[in-house]
Amino acid sequence: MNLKDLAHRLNLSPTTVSRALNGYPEVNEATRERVMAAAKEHNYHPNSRAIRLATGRAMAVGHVIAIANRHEIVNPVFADFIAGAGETYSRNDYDMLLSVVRDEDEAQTYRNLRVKGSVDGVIVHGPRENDPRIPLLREIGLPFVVHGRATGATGPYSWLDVNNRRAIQQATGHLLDLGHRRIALVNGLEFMDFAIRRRRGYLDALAARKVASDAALMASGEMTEVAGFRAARTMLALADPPTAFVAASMLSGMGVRRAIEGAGLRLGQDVSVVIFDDDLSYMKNGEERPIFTAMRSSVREAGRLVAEMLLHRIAHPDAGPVEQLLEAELILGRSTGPAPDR
Amino acid sequence: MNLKDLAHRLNLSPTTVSRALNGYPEVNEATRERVMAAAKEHNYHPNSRAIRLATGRAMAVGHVIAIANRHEIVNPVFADFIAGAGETYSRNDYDMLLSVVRDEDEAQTYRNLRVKGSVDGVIVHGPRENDPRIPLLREIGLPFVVHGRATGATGPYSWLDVNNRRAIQQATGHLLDLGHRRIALVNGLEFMDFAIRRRRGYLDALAARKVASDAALMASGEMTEVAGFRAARTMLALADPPTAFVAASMLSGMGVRRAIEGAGLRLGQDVSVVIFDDDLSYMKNGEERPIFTAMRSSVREAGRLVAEMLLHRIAHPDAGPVEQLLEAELILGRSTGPAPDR
DNA sequence: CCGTGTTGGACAAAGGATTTTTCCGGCACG
DNA sequence: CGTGCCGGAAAAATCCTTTGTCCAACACGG
Repeated sequence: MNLKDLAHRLNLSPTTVSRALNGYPEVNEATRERVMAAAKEHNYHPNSRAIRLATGRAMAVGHVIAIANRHEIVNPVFADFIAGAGETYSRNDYDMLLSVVRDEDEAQTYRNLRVKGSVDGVIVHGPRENDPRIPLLREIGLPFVVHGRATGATGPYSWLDVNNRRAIQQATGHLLDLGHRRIALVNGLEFMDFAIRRRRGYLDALAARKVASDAALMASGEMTEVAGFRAARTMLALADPPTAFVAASMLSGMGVRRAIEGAGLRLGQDVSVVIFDDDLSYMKNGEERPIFTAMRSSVREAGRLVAEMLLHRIAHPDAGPVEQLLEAELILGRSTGPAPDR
Repeated sequence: MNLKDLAHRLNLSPTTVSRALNGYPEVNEATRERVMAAAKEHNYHPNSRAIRLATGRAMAVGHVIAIANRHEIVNPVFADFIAGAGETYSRNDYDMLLSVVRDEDEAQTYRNLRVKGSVDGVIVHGPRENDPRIPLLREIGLPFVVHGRATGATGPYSWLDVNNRRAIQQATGHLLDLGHRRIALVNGLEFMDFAIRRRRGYLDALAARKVASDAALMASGEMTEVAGFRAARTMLALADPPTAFVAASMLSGMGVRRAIEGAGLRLGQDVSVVIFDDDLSYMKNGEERPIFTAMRSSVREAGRLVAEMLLHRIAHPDAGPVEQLLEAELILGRSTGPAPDR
C-alpha cells in the first residue's frame, strides 16, 4: 500500500494525498479527513526510504563507537546513555544508527555517514584531550553534539557535560571536611577529558585546604573492579596509607572496597570512599540507603538531553552552538565517616 | 558526486557505470577498469538512500530494546552484545538500527520496521517464556534470530543460545564434587528464559546426586550487586546456611561476595561461589587468576555470531531456521574450595 | 458581463540509483 | 550479399514521496 495506490483508491492525485497527510493548507478539510480515514483504514505508512530520498533528510542520528581492538573495553555507561538518547529519538520519530568500528576507521565512518546521507547528525562519545573528531565533523559539516567536552578543542561546539571538576572537588572537599588528609584518587584513564577534569577538581580541593598532593595517591586506569582493587591495594600497603578514596565509578569503588576489606579495614569507619555514580540502571548504589557516598549524575538523563540538543541543532542549523553543564549531586551513603585518629 | 555526474565525466551512460561498478558481465573489462578508477579518484559512493529505494533492501538490521518504565534496568550485557553484533554489521556494510521503546509499543515498533522497510531483519533480545515476539515476527514476515530461546515457543525459529542448563548443572556439579551439599542459587528473574533453564540445570545437578533442593536456597531477582547481596545475606542468616552459591552474573557474584565477607566468612574457604560470567569487557573476572570460579561464555562473541546468522537468513530467506548452542567453559578461580567440615 | 482573486487540486519534476528494454554496429554464416 | 545473432551501450521505466508550478472553477466586485 503506497501513496499511489492510496491516491488511486481515493480518486485523487498522489500530490493531494501527500499534502493532506502532511497538513499542507491547500487541501480542503473534508478531503483531508477522507484521506486520513482511508490511510488509517488501509494501514498506510509512507515508505521511509522514499521520504529520505525525496526530502534529503535521513531522520536518523548516528552514534559511532570506536573500538581499538577486539578486546578493548566497551564503556559501561554506554548502555544507559543509549537508552536515554533512544527515548528521545523514539519520541521524535528519529532512528538511531549505531556504528561499531575499529578506531582507525572512525574518521572514514563519519565521512561516509555524511556523504551517503545516512544520518542528519551524530553524537560524539567519550571525548579526549584535543579530540580530532571535533575539527573533523566541523570540516565535513555534519551536525554534532559532544557528550562531554574536549580540553584543547578550538572554536565553539555544542556539548553537554557533567561538571566533573566541581563534582570531584566537592567529593574531595567532603572528605577533607571529615578530617581526612591522606586522600587517594582512583581515576579513569587520563587521556579522557572527564578524567583530566576530575583530577583537576581533586587537586583544586587539596590546594584550597593547603593539603599537599602525593603522586603515590593518584592512580589512573580503566574503570573496572579489578583496576580499582589493585590501585587501592597498592596504596593501602604504603607506609603512610590513605584514609579515604575518591573513586571514578561504581565499579572502581567496588574494587576499592574489596581492597579495604581485604586489608582487614572497615569501609566507612577505617577508610572512607566517595565514588562518582553514573546512576546506571544495573548498578544501583543501594536503595534505601546508598552503599557509597557518591557524586551522582544520571548518564541516562544525559543521554536524553544530549539527544534533544542534537535534534534541536538539526532543526535549526543556523543557531549557534549550545552548551549545557550539569551538576552532580552529593549523596550521603555508608562509605564515609570521620577520619580515624592516628 | 553521484552516478550521473560520474557517467557524464566518463562519457558513459549511468547504466554502464552502474553495471561496471556492480560487476555485471555485460560490460567491457577495459570500460570497467576505467570506471573503477574514476570512481575511486572522485571518491564516489553510491547514495545509500537511492540504493535502498531502488533495490528495496534496507541494508540494515534492527535491535529493539523494550523498557517497561523509565527506571527499569537496561540489560548490562547489552553493550557487549551490541559491540559484537556491530562488528559483524560493519564488516558486511550493514547498518544497525536501535529502537528504544516502551514495552507496550514494542509490537507496533516491529510492525513499523516491517511496513516502512527500515530494516531487513531483527535480533530478538532477552526472550521470555512463551515470548510473544516470536509469533509476531513470524506473522509479519520479518526475518529474525533470537539471542536465547523461548521455552514454550511453537514451531521452529532461528536462535543462538548458551547452554544455560548444562552450564549451571556443571557449576553445581563442581560444587557438589567439592563436597558442598547446601548450595544456593542466586538466579535472574525467572520469567526470563535463560533463568528458567539455569534453575533447571541447578535442580538437575542436585537430583543427580540425590541432594534435596530447598526453596530457601533459591532466589530469583534482578542481577544487580544489591540484589545478590540481599539474597545471600538472607540465606547466610538461615539456621542451616549454604556453604556455596551459584550466582547468575558477575554483579550478583560481587553482591554475594560482599554478603559473605560481611558475615565474617572467607570467600573460597568458608563459602564457595561459582558465577556465570558473560565475559563483559568492563567486568573482567580478574586477569592472571580469576576472582571467581565461573562458567564463562562471551556475550560479545555471541553478538558476532547471532548477527552473522541473521545476515545469512536475510541473504537466504528460504533456508530453514538455524540453531546454535554454545557451551560455557568452566574457569577455575579463587572463589571455590572444599566444603568446610561441620 | 468581465476581470481579478481565491481555492482545491492536478501535473510533472526531482531525488539517485537499479533494472528492463531498446538500439546499433559488427561479425559469422549460409 | 543478406540475414541473424551478439556484445556493448544508451534510453526508459521503476522505486515512492515531496514540492514547485500550473490550471480550472468559482466567487465577487465593478
